Amino acid sequence: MSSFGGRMREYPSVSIDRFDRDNLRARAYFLSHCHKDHMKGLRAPAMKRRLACSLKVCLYCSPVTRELLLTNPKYKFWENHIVSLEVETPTQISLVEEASGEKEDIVVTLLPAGHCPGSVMFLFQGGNGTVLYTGDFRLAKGEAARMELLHSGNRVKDIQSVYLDTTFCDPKFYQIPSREECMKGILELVRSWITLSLYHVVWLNCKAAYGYEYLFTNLSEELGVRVHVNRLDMFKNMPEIISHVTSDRHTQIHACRHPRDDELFRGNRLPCGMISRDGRRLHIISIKPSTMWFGERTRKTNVIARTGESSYRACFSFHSSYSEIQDFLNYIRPVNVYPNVIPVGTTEDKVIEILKPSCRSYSKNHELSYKPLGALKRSKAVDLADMDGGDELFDTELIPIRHKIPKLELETMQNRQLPPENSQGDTKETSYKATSMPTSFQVDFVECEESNGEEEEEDEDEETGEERTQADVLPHPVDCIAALKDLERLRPLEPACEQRGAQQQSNKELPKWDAFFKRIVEEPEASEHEDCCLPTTDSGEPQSPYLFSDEEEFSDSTHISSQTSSQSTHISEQGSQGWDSQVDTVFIPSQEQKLDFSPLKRAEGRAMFYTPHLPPGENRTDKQSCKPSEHGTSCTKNFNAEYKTRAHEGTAAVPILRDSVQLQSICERRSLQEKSAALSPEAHTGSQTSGFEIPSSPDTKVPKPDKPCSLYTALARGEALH
DNA sequence: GCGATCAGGT
DNA sequence: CACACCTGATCGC
Repeated sequence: MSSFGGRMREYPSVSIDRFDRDNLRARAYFLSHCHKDHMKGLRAPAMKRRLACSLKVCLYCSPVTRELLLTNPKYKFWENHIVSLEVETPTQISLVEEASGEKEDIVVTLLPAGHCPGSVMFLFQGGNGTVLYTGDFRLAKGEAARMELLHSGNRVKDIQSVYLDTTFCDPKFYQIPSREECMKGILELVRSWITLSLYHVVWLNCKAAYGYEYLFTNLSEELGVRVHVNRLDMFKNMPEIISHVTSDRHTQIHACRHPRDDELFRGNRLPCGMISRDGRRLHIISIKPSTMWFGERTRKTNVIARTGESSYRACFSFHSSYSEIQDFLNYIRPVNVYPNVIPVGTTEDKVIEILKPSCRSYSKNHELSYKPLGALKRSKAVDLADMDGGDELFDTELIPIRHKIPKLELETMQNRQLPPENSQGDTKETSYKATSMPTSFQVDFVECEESNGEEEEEDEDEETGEERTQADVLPHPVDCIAALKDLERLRPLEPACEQRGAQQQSNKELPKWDAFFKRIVEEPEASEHEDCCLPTTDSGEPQSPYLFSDEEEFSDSTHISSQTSSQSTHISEQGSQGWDSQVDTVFIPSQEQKLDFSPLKRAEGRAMFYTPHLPPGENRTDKQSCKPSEHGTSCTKNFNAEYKTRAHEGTAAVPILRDSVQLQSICERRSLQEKSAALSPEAHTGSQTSGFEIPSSPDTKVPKPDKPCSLYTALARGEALH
C-alpha cells in the first residue's frame, strides 16, 4: 500500500495520488491509476469545496483512468476538472498559484506502468530537474530501456529522483513469474476444465479491483468464452475489454463477486447464482490469483498450485518483483530514490539500503569503499543525458553510461532467433553474436547491469556534474521543446543489440563481484531470454543447496509446471485481436501474439484496456497507415495531423511538438522491422523461452509439448499425477 | 448522517 | 506471503 504523502521534493506544488491534508493546496493534481489507496481524499468534502472555489485546478491522468473514475458517480464532481493526457506525449503544464499569480511551467509525460488499466508513471521535467513518479508498476526487465521518452537521444535521461513502487522490494520476492507465464498457466488450466463439458465452469476469484482485465480478455479471446463480471459499464468506451466480458451469467468463465462468494463456492455455487439451464449440477473450480514469488534461493516451480479439490491458486502480480525493481532502477540510475511503499515486515531504512546502490548519490558517497575489481571498472564515461543534441564531438569521444535499447531491437533480442533487421536468415544467430563491438561497450554494459561500481564515471561526474544537471533541467518552455526534439533521435541499431548480446556473454565471462558482498543469487540480465534460467548455474559461485532442493513451495498442493510456456511470448507490434487482424502486416500466428502484456506494446497499439487512447504514431491507426509498402510518409502525416497543439480549456496543458523528420525515421524503421519480421516469421515461434522456465529436477522428465495439456486435464479432473 | 479510522476478513 | 478491497464498530463533527 502506498504511503507516499502526495508531494515530491522537487515539485511540491503538485500532488500525486494523495488528495488530503496539505495536498488540498496543490496547484495541480495527478492520479496514476484508479486504486483506492491512491485516491485518498479524492472525493472528500474538503476536495469538493476546493474545486467549487477554483475554476482552474485540474486533475491530470490517463484517458483510461479518467473514464474509470468518472464512471463512478462519487467522482462525477471532478468531471470539469479532469484533463486526460495522452500516454507518451510530453505535455507542458503551467502551474499557477491562484492567489498570487505565481507561475511555474513543467513538462509531464505519462509512461505506461503495467499495473492496471490506465495506470501510468509520471515523468516531470522542469526547473528542479527531471523526476519520475512510478505510481504502482509492473514492468518486466528491460522495459525501461524500451521507453523512448525515458531517453534523450540514445541515452537515458538524467533523472534526479525516482519515487518508486517498492511493494516487493524485498529479496524474498526475488522473482515473480512473468505475466506471460502466469497467463499461460491460467489459460491452460481453464481450457482443460471448461472443455470437459458445458457443465464445467471456472470461477476466477479476483479481488474487487482493476488489474485483472487482461486475464479476462485473453481467456475470452483464446477460448471464445466471455467472462461474467458484476459490472461492465466502466468499460463501455473500451471495446477491447467490453467485447470479452458479459453480464450474461450463462457462460463457463466467471469473475463475478458476492459478499459471501467463498461460502457460496463451497456449496458449489457461483457468486452470481447461475445454475445450468437444464438443472444439471455444475462442476465449478475456483482459481484465485495470488502473488507467488520465488526468493533468491527458492527453486522455481509452478505458476498454478492446487489448494483443494476444486481450488487453485494462480500466480498473478500487479507489482514488479525485487529483481524487476532492481533492473528498472539500475537502468534509470537516478541521483535519489524514494520508496512509495514500505512493505510490512520491513522498514524504510531497509528498503533504502537495498535501493541505494542503484543511485548515483550513493555511488558518489561510497565509491571509495567499493573498488573491488579493477577489471570491472568502466572506462571513462559521462552520462550526457539531454546534452547530446548536436554534440557529436562528445558522442564520439565519450561512452554513454546507459544506452537505450531501441525498442524493436530489444524485442528482437528477446526473441533471440530474430536477427537484426539487416542480417540474413540462416546466419542470423551467429551474425549478431559474432559482430564485433567496442570493448568499451562491453565494459560499459557489464557495469550498467551488474555492478554499482561508478568510480570512473563518478569521477567524471564530479567534473561535469553541473553541466549535466543544467542540461537536463528544462527551465523554459522553449528549452523544453529544444530538448524534446532529441527525444526520438535514433542511432544505428546495431550497437545496442551487440551490447546486449555481448553483455549476455560477459555475464558469464567476467567475475561476479557482487557476490563478494552479498550472497545474492545473481540474475543474469538476460535470464528472460535464456533457455535455462537457474540463476546461478553459470557462475562459479557456490551453489546454495536450496537452489536444487526438491522442497515444494506448497506443502499440500499439486503442481502444474509452467514448462508449457517455454515458447516465445514475443508478439510483434501487429496484434491479432479484432482491429489488428485487419492490418495487412500480420505475420505472427495468432497463438503467439495473444499472450503479451508488455506495457510498451500496449502503448503501441496493443494498448487495449491499458491505454486505448494512444499517442499518434504509436497506435494502431498509424500502424495501419504505416504499411511496409508506404512506410514513412503516411506516418509523418499522421503525426503532424495529430500533434496539433491542443489547449485545454481553463488549463495550460500543451502537448509538446516533436520533430517530424525524426518521427518519419521512426516510421521508416518500424516498417523495415515489420518487413524483416515478415521475412522470417518462423523466428517468432522459435525456441525462445520466457523468464520463467522451470529447470527440471534430476528425477523429473520434461514433458513433450502435448503433455502439459493432458497434465492440466488430469489435474482438472482431480486425478493423481505420476 | 457522514466521514475518518481501525480491526478483521477475503 | 501480500494486495486491494469490503464490512462493521467506534468516534467526532
